[in-house]
Amino acid sequence: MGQQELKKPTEDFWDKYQPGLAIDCVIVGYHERELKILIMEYENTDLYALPAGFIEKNEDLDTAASRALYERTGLKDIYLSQFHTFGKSDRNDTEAMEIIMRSNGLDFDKDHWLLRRFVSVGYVALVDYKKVKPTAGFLSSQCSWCDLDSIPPLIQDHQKIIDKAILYLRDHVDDKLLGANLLVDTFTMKDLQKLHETILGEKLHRTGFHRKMMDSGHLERLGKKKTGKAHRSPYLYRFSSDKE
Amino acid sequence: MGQQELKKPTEDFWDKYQPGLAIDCVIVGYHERELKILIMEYENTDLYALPAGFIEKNEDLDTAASRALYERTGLKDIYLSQFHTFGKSDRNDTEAMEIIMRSNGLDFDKDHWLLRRFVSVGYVALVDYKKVKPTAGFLSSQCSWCDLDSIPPLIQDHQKIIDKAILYLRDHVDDKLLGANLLVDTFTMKDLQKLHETILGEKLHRTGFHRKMMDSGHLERLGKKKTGKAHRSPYLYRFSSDKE
DNA sequence: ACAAAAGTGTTCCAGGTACACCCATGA
DNA sequence: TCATGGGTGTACCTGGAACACTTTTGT
Repeated sequence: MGQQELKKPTEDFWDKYQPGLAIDCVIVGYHERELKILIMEYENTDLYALPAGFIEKNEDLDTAASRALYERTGLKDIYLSQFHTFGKSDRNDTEAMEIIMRSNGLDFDKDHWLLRRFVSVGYVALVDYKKVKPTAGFLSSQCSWCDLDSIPPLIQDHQKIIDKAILYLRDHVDDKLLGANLLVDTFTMKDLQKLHETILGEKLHRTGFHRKMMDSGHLERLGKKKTGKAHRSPYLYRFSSDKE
Repeated sequence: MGQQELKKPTEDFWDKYQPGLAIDCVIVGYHERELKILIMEYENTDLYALPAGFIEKNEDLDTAASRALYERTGLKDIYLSQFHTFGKSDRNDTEAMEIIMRSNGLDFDKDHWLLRRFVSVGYVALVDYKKVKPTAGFLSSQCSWCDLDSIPPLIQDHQKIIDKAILYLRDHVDDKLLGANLLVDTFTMKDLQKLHETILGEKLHRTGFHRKMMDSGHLERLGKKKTGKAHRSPYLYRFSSDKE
């Protein structure tokens, strides 16, 4: 999306996309034992929303999601998974959208599809917090991380979309190497346990967790970590990428 | 949908719906130890497809799916679950659609949205085979049950949609009372076991299955069945509808 | 040496599998 | 009464939870 289009989309711009359909991305990162979600702020409006994307007329849905993710984070080839499609007829928020338009100097027909009902396909992405360069985009001034438990009020049903995404994550936390997308290259067993606890929202038993992770066969133990702490220093681990 | 519209939709008719978006229903029944899928045949074309539906402009996605199901089966309030949204850009089948149009005496602009790219939301429904009155609908001449393992070639990616629906079913077969939607009111333990084996595509151990079902607490045992067979007659069971 | 945290071994229990046995029924 | 299949009891296995114990490290 070029700068020109970003500032003042022409009619041509809108013709490039599937009308009435959008993608909403729940982009999850992990930092200091908190899950973080990438949230957009619209220019001069105090309105917040999930990163969204439109689908080009000849573009696969999954590709459109990857593209939206890339535009906000600069990342490619990471965990990205469709989890639900949101289609309540009253889920659009015409008022908010008009405010956003006005504050961007845009002036649409009242019946432009952007102001009407939307169906939105939800995707979850798991990303390495440190590798992300949050980048604002179309109509928005800000793109930044929010703690999962202190998300500002969002437009439309975006909070529900986040809730459903987190439930989806919980159901899939034991999937092969899911954690690999949220942690840096090497980590201690405690780091990994805290991540799982954060996603699941409950304490796990240390030794059982340890064994389960080791038994999964996806972890590789490296040399010991040198901490400055007054106790035994933990091993470092990384996810082994056996292609088996 | 009135008869008039059914035969010769006007422009008004198309304006009622969300363009570019559809619902595809995988309607699953169970009869004689086979899973059955409801398949539509288009008038005079030898083209087969899943029952589909459009979404009215002010209609919830879930409501549109219920409506599509009701129109094909006459059933309401049954298990119906969204499982995936299909959005490959090349998944439409313009050629087939044009044949269908022609054979119905319809003549659209080449760029009518019906001939272009579609995104389709997949729903699975589980229904009592015997209660269904398959009913043909818009553009179609036939609506009838097919054995899951002898489905004719379908248009678009409908076979993939079915495959994904069956995988979804397998993952959820242990959900509370799922089988209740596929079996008649009362059944033997063997009936239930065969159903599970059919969905899972594998043999289960008789005694373990028995215990697991009884332990689940959702089954209620009735009086014995009188069979004409030369051996012990089995109990009849039904799903108990404890609301807890 | 001591406290604190990491790693490992052992026990216990639940759920699932396998198998043996009993029961009911009509030929 | 026998063959057949339904129902139940029991032994076993596996994976997870709980707990004890050992190892390592800086104070």
